Amino acid sequence: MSETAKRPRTRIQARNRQAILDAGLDCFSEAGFRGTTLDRIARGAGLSKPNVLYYFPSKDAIYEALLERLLKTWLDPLAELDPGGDPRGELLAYVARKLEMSRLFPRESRLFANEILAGAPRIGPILSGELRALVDEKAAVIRGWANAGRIAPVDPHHLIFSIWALTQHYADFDVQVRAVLGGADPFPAAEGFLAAMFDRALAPETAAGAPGALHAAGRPGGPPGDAGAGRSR
Amino acid sequence: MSETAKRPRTRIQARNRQAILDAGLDCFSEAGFRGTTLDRIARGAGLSKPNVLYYFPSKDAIYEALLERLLKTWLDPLAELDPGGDPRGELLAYVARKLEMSRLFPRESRLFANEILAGAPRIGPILSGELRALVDEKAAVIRGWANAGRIAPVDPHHLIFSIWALTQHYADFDVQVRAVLGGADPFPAAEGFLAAMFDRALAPETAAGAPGALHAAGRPGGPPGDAGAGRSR
DNA sequence: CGTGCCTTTGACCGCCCGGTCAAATCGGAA
DNA sequence: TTCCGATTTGACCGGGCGGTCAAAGGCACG
Repeated sequence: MSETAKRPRTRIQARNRQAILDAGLDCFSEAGFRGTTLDRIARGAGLSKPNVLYYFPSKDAIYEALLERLLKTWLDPLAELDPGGDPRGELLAYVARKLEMSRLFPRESRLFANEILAGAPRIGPILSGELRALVDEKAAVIRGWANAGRIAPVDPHHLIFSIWALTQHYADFDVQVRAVLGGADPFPAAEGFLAAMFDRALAPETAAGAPGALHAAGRPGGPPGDAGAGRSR
Repeated sequence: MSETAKRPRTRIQARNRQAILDAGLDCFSEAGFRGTTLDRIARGAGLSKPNVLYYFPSKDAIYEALLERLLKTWLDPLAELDPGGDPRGELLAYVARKLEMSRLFPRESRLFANEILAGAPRIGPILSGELRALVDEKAAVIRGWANAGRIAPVDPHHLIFSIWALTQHYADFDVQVRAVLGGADPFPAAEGFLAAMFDRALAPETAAGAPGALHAAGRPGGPPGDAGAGRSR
């Protein structure tokens, strides 16, 4: 298979394909698949509609190319959760990674949200396949940590859901968050808030006699911006 | 103002207007405004397209009727937060109310999510007006609780965001949640998880000299801010 | 048995949708 | 300069879009 049809052969192909995907991401993430038109994508990419169809065979193809590219990077942060690491440090680092993704790739997050809201017509099988397997695997790790008393005894699946919900909220509901905050950038404060929130939620039950080494004490090489509890904007 | 043009004069009007709003909620919450067609709403309501336009002047009118009706009930749970009540009890009850809304009105939640994802073209002013005012008011209450040491010193705005994010997630991402859980109903477990999560996150800092007596101290016997706040199911 | 109003609908309008196609244009290697 | 493939586009297609309209049905009153 020597560089078959797919990958860009020329500079101009690379540039235009990228422009189309970029404009498509803008549109799909805002209006969903059905609410997006080829004309809008074409205008956003600075191309004519037939020219867009020259690079992608259909609107579906653009959408699926975006989804495929998205899924690869979307599962990575969870996959990086290290069963051998420090439990709270690993989980807080995962929170930090996910929040960073919301900050850097809000359109991707909204694209994903739109797909789910629409009933996941295209990625449904992946959710109950790859994603479920990955989550179950990591949930087992977390349950092990909880059973060993290294973190609080929380439901691992719902803990993961809570991390997704809290971090993606800052991307998906960005407009609302900024409206309520009066336009301020929510991310700096969010980082501290989430670190403090999960740090408290995960602090292990200190059974009788356990040391007073409570959550706020110096943690190992934790994620950036830890212990920034209670920050206000 | 004696029953002017708006409200249903006849039984048949009440029934059909309701059927249209119901079908519209189905469509808009799934595909957003742009992705929804009048034909689909009409089919869902069991009416012909012109008949739908007999009850509502336009597609916009249906959408805005739904948004208006939604906003009334959407802000209520937060407005009910009682500054005079027990801090943790009040906040946990708010969490429970919001989760209950996700369980009972998932379509409304998804409609709202779609509107925000699209950039809040219609409710933007309300977000930075009424909603912001309400949130600021309640944030001040929460800040007062924190300053008085009655709850942990958390950023009040982000605390409210976290409640929205965590509760609405179970409605907006229902498909994903159920796919990962293998189809099980997530709400029973979510209720307990969120109660525990916020109970821990809000537990006040124990004063300096009591390292061992941290937040989770009296848990087994039932803490003052009881976990089952609000609803049993 | 009208009669008048509420309700319903088939036909239609102009426009935009996703997509096709043949022809025109471009641009680099020989 | 010539040439050939890569690129671009105007014109077009069938169908679906939001919305209109006149006319037809239904239905509770006198």
